Amino acid sequence: MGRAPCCDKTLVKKGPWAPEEDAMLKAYIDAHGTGGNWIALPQKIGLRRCGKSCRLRWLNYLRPNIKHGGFSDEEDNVICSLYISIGSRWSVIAAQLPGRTDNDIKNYWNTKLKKKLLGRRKQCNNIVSSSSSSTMEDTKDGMSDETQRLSNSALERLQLHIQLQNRPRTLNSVNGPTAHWPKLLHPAQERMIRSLTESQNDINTPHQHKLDKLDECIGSSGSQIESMRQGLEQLTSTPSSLSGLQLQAEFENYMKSNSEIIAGKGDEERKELDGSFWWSGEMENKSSASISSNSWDDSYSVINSAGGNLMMFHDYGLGYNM
DNA sequence: AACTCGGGCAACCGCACCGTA
DNA sequence: TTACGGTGCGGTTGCCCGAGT
Repeated sequence: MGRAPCCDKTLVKKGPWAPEEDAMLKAYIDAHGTGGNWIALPQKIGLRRCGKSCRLRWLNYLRPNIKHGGFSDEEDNVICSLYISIGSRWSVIAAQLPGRTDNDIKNYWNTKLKKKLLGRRKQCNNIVSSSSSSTMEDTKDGMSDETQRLSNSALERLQLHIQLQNRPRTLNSVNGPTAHWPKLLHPAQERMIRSLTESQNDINTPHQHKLDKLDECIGSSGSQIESMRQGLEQLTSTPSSLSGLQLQAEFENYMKSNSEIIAGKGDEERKELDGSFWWSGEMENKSSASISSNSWDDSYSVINSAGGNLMMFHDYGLGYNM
């Protein structure tokens, strides 16, 4: 049994908002606030709109201090870094960019930033996506759509990360190509770059050997994630009899099956791992608890923050010059 | 000038989560 | 404990507009 709709869809207006509707909504909220009940709000105002629609309109367009378009390079950096770290959690990303909405960032990412960053990576992507004919087979083999979706997301993030690490530094970087990195990158990231460079020379590694190598990596040290990334890069960057999606799935499985290894590490080492590539649960809790998409308090923004976990994240996560 | 196409963006949809009775 | 309503969120859709032909 599905839940009851929040409003009568036949009675509410849909589509673009008229200036009069905007004015009515803004005037009411300015005077009375939302009253903590969006569903009842349109009735109070006399708007023929769904409460959810009112909320969206307010949050994404009418509320004060909203910025539209014109993303700065610094904002690009934040979006990119956070996307790599946490994926498409736009509300969390938006919370780090005062004045920006999750919808705005999502649209910006999907229409511009992703193309800008991954455009040059097309060739590599094709290795993965060229197996589109095998997509159905993958599904039939038991790999769920959800797994595929997650894999694509994870792979995209890894590709993005790898590409950005290999990107030349900005032109005004006078101290050499890695001048910024010691401050901005986690040592594990540096090691990964080196290992990737080496692994890319090894184009003839048989697939099983690559998996074996991945196994070795995972069991060997506290740099499991780094090693798994290395393994993934090997898997996806070299010819193989397996489809790209299968490779991604294998990587995801590795990630899942070894999450316990990571979870079992001591706090210090786990922090090291979390701080390098993956969103620290501690930080996420703090961030989520203190920031919501309808809060534009910038006191916790990455750009403006100093100290604590956010700085740890800043140190290790925001290492890209766009 | 007319048409097509693609990009950008606002808005909608449906699901998950959370608080409360 | 459970059902229900409100809210938040991410994915998707569809419209608008400008560029290209």
